[in-house]
Amino acid sequence: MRLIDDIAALPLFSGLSLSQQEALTALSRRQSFKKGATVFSRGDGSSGFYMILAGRVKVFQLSTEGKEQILHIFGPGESVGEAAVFSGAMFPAYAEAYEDSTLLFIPRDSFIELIRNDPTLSLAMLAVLSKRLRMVTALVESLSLKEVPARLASHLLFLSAEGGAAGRIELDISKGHLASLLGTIPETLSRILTKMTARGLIRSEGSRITILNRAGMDALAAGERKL
Amino acid sequence: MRLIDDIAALPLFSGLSLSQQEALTALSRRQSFKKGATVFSRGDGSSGFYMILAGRVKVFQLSTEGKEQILHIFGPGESVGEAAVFSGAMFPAYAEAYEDSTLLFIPRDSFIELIRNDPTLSLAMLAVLSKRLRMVTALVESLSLKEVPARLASHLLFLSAEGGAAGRIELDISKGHLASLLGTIPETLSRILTKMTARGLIRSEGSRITILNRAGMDALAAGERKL
DNA sequence: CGCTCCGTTGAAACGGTTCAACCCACGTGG
DNA sequence: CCACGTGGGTTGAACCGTTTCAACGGAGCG
Repeated sequence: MRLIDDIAALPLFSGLSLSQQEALTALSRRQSFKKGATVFSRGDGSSGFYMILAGRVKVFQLSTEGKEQILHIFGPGESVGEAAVFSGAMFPAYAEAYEDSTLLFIPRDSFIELIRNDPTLSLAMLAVLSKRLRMVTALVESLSLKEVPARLASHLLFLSAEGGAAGRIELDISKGHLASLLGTIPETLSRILTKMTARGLIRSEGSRITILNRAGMDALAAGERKL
Repeated sequence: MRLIDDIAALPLFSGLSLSQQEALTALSRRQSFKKGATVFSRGDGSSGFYMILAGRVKVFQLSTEGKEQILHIFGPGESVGEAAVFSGAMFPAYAEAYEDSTLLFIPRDSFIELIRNDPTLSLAMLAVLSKRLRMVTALVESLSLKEVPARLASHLLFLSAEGGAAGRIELDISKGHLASLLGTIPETLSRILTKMTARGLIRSEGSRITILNRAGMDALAAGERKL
């Protein structure tokens, strides 16, 4: 596939004029990452950001003892590392390929130039950052104000809401990573899943989870009931 | 003081042309809030955002049991609630006056119009959002990856770095609120402060805290040593 | 003076982590 | 084709940091 077609297919850039898309094509470049490969590390100087053309990218933080907190796993069409373009010059987190991925690298300077000339693009970028901010804010709320069962219940309800029919969920990440996303460890996640199963709230078979009692899960997520 | 002078004095708007500042003056309005008054609540529809002219504003989240997590306390020249302008229509947190304050309310539509015509303003706004994102990301890291002593040490070092000379810190918020900012409760904060004092790391007299052993505090903040 | 607000201290309880063992599915190489 | 190692997941028991609950002290104020 030609690069310009990839670019035109990205929601963030689809509003650009053809000539702008061509300019972007000339400046940006495709890059492939094998599963597990580092895209950037915390503290790295930023000279641009990435758009995901295919694959997924895990963005996370690391404690001194090596525990990792996943901030988000991004998929095709989403941007990674864009905040560092507009303030500071360092990435505040780590990013690595969650599976074999191809990304589009967009150099900072040319992108800023593009934004300067296109209000639509700048508004789109503002929307992206606002959404990110909202997401991370929700994570703070989750970590600080809810205990793990409530966080897990919220997350499962979220997955079920977007994920298809009748409380049927197919986890697309390992349970270990789900634990890290929820700010806990695999052991705790496992215990809570078995407890939820024992209470008849869910059925859990490997990476397939089914919500059996939505009202009960809602109550858990809201913190109105304990496990 | 005339409204337009207030506006011209705000960093975010100082780059605007005189005519733009005049347009903004015509559209925005000053609002006073008594200490403790609600600026907006979580879930409120957003029709614009606020700039702080004087005073301070506390932005926070609330758990179902009433525990509060402070996201940040903003001061003069800073914006509040700006993320909701560009995505979604709901405020994702609560905001209330931390002391008697006067704010400038800027309606969403006219601000977007302004941004559309001024690339400099849009880049400034992107920088603001990026900085916010960075801040909240750091909070996540703190909450999820460090225990309270490390968080407190980091915070004190931060205050000392920007706050003046020789490890002398003057807390400008109550210890109870500091606890909430750190994601903990007053009792825990108090215990840790006495422990730090006992270890000779700090001296604590009311709201005045002095760092006596910077290296030790660095080690604590980095998680290399325990209390 | 008595009230309230804030901070401090102690003892007990709790949620979550740590450490260790174990199971299973899977892929690899002898 | 089977033995082996590996990674993901589960389970149990001990441990630990933090919270909860309760009580108390001091400062500020009507």
